[in-house]
Amino acid sequence: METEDSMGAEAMVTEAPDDYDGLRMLLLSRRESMPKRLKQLAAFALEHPEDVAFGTVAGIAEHAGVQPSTLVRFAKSLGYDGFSHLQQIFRDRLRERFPDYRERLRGLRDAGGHHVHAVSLLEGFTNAAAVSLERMRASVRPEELSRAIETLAKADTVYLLGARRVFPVIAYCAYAFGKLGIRAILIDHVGQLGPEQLAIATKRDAVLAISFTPYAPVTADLAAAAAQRDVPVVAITDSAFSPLVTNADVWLEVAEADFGAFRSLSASFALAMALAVGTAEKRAEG
Amino acid sequence: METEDSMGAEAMVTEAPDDYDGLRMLLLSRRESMPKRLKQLAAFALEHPEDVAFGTVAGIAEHAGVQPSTLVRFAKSLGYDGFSHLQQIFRDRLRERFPDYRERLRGLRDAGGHHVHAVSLLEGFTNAAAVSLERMRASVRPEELSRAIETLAKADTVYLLGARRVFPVIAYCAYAFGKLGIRAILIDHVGQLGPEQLAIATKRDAVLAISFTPYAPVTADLAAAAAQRDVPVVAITDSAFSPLVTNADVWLEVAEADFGAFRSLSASFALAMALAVGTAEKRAEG
DNA sequence: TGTATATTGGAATTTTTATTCCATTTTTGT
DNA sequence: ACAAAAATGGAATAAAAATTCCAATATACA
Repeated sequence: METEDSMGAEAMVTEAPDDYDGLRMLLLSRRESMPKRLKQLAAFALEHPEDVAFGTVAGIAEHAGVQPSTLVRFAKSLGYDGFSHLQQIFRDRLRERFPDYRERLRGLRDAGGHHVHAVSLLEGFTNAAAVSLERMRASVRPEELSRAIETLAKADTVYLLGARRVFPVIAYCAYAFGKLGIRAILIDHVGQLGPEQLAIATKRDAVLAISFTPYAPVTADLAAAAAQRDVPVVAITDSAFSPLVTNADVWLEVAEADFGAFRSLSASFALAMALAVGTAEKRAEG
Repeated sequence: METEDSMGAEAMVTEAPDDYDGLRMLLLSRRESMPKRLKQLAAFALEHPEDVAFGTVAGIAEHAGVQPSTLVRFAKSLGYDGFSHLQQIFRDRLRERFPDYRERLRGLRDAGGHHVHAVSLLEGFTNAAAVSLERMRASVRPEELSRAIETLAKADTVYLLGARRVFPVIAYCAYAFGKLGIRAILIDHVGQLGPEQLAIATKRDAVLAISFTPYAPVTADLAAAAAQRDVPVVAITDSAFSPLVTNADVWLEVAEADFGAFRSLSASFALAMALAVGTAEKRAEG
């Protein structure tokens, strides 16, 4: 029989939590003292619990960028018999979780917590986002989407135009286009230099403009100026009455839902990302 | 090579649904015409889908009161390669609770449109967003959310910190806080002036920092510098191993789902908005 | 800087799990 | 009730997966 001494590095302590929360806690507390690969695995496990629940040792190892044996070591270092034992914890968690979120709220309220309000705000925004996504799903016209992608794919450089509320979306486009190797310029209008930033656009480029009510005048103005010079304009906006529509070669409608005074941006983001990736793929295929 | 004749009883039809709903339907429609043991299994599978998702052939067989081989036969009679293939359907269902978009896609494809690909990209991103939202719903800890709001509400000025991928979120925070009458400063790090922009923060202010893998070093560095000077730090990040966690007074975890190479930001946005509005309300009430 | 110790990668091995095959039983059609 | 076909049980086999082990590498410590 094995003595404690003989167990060496794989030795474990008395822990080995039998539920996910406990495991999570343990991982958190050990985080600092873990060696590189084990820490890497811990991070992976907490980020992708579902992959751990369903995957095989080999699959997970590849995904997480470690060796299969590391998974077993990881499990043992936490006090489990082996990987399979650890995996059980992740599976159990998935089994039991389908408590409706209404349930959650009610539970909180009953417990008399004063955190209810914070959570209900979050639920509100979450819900607005989900509604927006669902709406877009139903309303986007496939051929317009294709045309928008074609327009962007033909462009030499894409100029990104969006202000105020939708600036985040256009800023993200700058990130995504860059990642995808598509030349894109974010018109941030610093120092009111928007017109100058856009001045170099030619008809071989394209403008991607976003604007929702209340339409920021800069966006419409700059888009109009570009269109004037025959630069193709792709617009994302929230109604046919938007000032962008007049100057756009293709336009896509997105109606975001709101909660309180704030509108979601989820659908716009999803659409922007689809445009970006679609453009990259179209270019790749010729 | 096997001929159709030789396949005998194990022969299959052209079906083999690739999602749970389709499978369910198939099972229901076949119910009458199935032999005893297979019917028994069909009933068991619909009653205990989770057992089927997680169990082994031997385990499930025992549970359902049949032989292991019957499970394989069952799967094949439905058109799958074997039990493992069938089990995949049950696992997928548990992974993401939004398998319906596949359905939509299939519909489009059947209709023969050549805009399918564009739409499927959009569906992919939409789906990732919805999954992210749903996950956050299940994982956010109410008391942490409350604490984050309290911290921000006590602050004189909120400094907003976020780079690269998450810059859009923090940019939106700047917009929202401003609208709500909360003094907030966006650390945009123009000209590498981040440290100077943050230098004026005191312990009576607060930092709201966001960072996801791969963590942009600036964000962690600036947050650490602030924490050093006792400025309270509220962090939004994607794992307990984030460098932000060490320096944060309160941190909230958000695990965004991805599609292709891009991660959603929907959950982060919803959370940021809840923080902003929650902060404003907390201030209003006292 | 050199040595002891801990960590890691990867192939070899063992264990578990799915699948196949065939003899036996049950059902179906006449 | 009989023959033919289908279904079933269960052992044998094949495939896949987890685990172990050891050499190579990295890290910590003196």
